[in-house]
Amino acid sequence: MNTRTALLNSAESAARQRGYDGFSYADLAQEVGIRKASIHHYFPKKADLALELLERYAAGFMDDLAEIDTANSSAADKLRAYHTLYRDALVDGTQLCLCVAFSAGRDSLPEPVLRVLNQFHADSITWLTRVLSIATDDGSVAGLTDAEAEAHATLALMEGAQLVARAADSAAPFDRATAAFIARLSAPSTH
Amino acid sequence: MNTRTALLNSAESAARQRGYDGFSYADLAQEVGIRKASIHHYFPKKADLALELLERYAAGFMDDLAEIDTANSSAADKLRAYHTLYRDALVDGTQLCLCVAFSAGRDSLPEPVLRVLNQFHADSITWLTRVLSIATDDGSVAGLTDAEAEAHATLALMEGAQLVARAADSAAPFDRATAAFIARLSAPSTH
DNA sequence: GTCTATAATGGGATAGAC
DNA sequence: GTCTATCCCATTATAGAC
Repeated sequence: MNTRTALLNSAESAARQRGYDGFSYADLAQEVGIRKASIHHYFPKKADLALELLERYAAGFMDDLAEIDTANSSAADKLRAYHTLYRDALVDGTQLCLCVAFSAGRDSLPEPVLRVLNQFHADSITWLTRVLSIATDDGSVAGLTDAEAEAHATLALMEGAQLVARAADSAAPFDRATAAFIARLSAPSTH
Repeated sequence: MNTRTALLNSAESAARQRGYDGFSYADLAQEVGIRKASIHHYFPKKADLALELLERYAAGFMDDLAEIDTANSSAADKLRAYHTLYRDALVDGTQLCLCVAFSAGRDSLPEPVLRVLNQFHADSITWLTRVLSIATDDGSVAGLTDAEAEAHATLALMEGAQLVARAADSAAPFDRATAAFIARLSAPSTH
């Protein structure tokens, strides 16, 4: 793997564990095995690193959503897969979605990073609203009336469930917090 | 106001804006109008300050919950008041609940602070489960079947809604994310 | 209880050799 | 592309005078 990618990978896991303020070039240098001055060759400022990090993360997430769309035909299946995305990102309560990790410390974020963060939220709402609109029509989510309101609620639920789990350093609170949401989804399609 | 309280107040608003890693003794010194060395007279280590800060916050929050219980008779009214607590804590998207602000950067927190944080979550779940159990019986929350599962979901929803709002530096996302929850509550009692 | 002074550490960042 | 060496600054924390 090239050094640039290794640095981004190391920065991602550090940022998802400890936030933007919580990791340093010294941490990355140790993990990747170069001196911290060398990192500036790839990312002159920490702001450059943070921007590329979040852009890569958001793009990967949107790719995942597109793949969920093609791999699942029913709205309920898509929403289950969306839930799994957040569940897996938690690992064992040791890591957050990068956007959750960055949101809390928003005041330290460079302005371009903040823009990508809010775009991520906007894109998530667009995707959720579309899927939940389908669910409103086909009845595959129990008690669903307002797709857009539920889209905002679902995003907040996933992010909040991750946060509570992170505080406990365990995935269990995430599962408890999202159980009622999963229970509303109609049975998985079997073909 | 005594200096100790002024320091706690200043630290609280700073921590709720920028997290545990995001505020320093220098910030507090400037706001309170003493030198930063003098802060160590009240709080020898930053860990001491953080612990007292969160203990005070959690105690105040539990007092608020007790007051909500006495001031509201119906479960729906109590849940509306609970929602208002989180809504007001947001200010205009500039401040988080202290527990939300601390959760993201949990790795920097001293261990005693972490214990208070998890106790806060446990106490919140206890309160929500009790209120939602009443609602299960009197039917004042639409589509409610499992009180404990909904308690965990409600806590995650409030915390996540705050986080999304904080990212946007605006209260609007909080209102959008919680609208569906509020819509499930039966009409306010009028006496 | 508050101050000045200072230590000790770690952060982001740069210059210039190789 | 990576290194050593260095700078400047902010941070938490302590010692000791007033």
